[in-house]
Amino acid sequence: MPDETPKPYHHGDLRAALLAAAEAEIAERGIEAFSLRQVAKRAGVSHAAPAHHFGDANGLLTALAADGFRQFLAAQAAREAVANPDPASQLVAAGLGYVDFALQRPALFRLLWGSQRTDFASADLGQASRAAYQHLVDQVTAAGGLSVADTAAVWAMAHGLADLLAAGRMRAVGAFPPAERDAVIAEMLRRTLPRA
Amino acid sequence: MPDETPKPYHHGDLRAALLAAAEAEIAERGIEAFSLRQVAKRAGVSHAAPAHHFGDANGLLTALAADGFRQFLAAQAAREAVANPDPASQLVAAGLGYVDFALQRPALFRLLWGSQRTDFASADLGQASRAAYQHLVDQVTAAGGLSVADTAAVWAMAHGLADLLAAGRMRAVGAFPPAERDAVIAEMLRRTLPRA
DNA sequence: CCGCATATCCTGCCACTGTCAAGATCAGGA
DNA sequence: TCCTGATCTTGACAGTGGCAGGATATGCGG
Repeated sequence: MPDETPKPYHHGDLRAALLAAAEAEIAERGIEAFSLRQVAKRAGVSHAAPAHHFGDANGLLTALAADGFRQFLAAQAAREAVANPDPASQLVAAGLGYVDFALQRPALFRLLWGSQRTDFASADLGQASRAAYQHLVDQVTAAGGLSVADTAAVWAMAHGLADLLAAGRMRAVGAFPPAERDAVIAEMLRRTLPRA
Repeated sequence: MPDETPKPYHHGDLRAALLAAAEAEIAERGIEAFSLRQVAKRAGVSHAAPAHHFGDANGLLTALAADGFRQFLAAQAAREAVANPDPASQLVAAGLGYVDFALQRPALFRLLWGSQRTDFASADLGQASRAAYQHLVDQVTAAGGLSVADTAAVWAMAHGLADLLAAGRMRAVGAFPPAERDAVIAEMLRRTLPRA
């Protein structure tokens, strides 16, 4: 057995490995216990290796958040793809995707919406987060006849549900089996829209 | 001038002073940059002094969160006191108080709802947080004829608005002058209730 | 194939942090 | 008065983020 290159000096794709390690870390230990050295250890690399790719710890979290926003949008798109094409159904579907993401990756969701260590002035994260917001605006525009308050209402309802469920603080709804939960949430989202 | 006791060995009410210093710290620097030593320094006390009153750093944050939940309830009560006595108006008033608190003390709000460093198994915080939840249940009960989903809907709407506004991510609503903002938010809250 | 500029990663160091142990100081009662 | 307990300080330790400087690999021009 010719010692299968136990530790190559160059990792290959350390950047991606560090992002994956960072997400695993915040999922296991929480964002507030996030440690750059722990991430490096998990990726099997020295404690200063992340600096080259991300600058500092906040840089890593910012990059992770940018990826997170893209996956956040993908979760909404996945729901929209299987929903009725009418604007109201699409808006509700986006809300369900919003909640899906929060339930499936709560730590990442908290990083996106609840952390102060991400730099939204960064080009990458700024663009990714603006794209997420723009998607909401586009949907509301497509729906037609919706005011600023209407937009805010759907958003707030989806966000409130997502945040409370991700934190495990709304067990009355979180305890429902997925199918029923979807129905309940969809009903709440529809309620925020102006009465037809 | 007889040197007005520059540094008495015993502080007098160090516990309260540390809580105030801690809130000031998280307001200025954010929860994720919270430092026990910095809090001690701000209170003019040695770095190990907080340990005696709170055990560890999370203990301090837990105590701060317990106080926070009581003030959170007080903010809702303040709105209810000046609102119409009918159950629906009282529920909307509580929602407005929910948002008030988030806007006036965003850092504390984030500690209550977005931090993982608070110990809800603690007697103090457990009781305080349960009282806040119980208040919601009581109001919904008083309103009568409301389902689990109805309860969740008002809560989620209030929470979503509060969280997004506290984080400064919903400028379209946050930019309104207070009076108009209240009207817009009240309308959104009312919309979550079953149509009369 | 060689040489070298550059990207990538490591080691060593510093200031800072949370926590613990041990000591100093104070308050109040026997 | 003494002394017991509560309160606060000092000093130490491991762990952390960030920086400086060094080591190693990669790819390109010759």
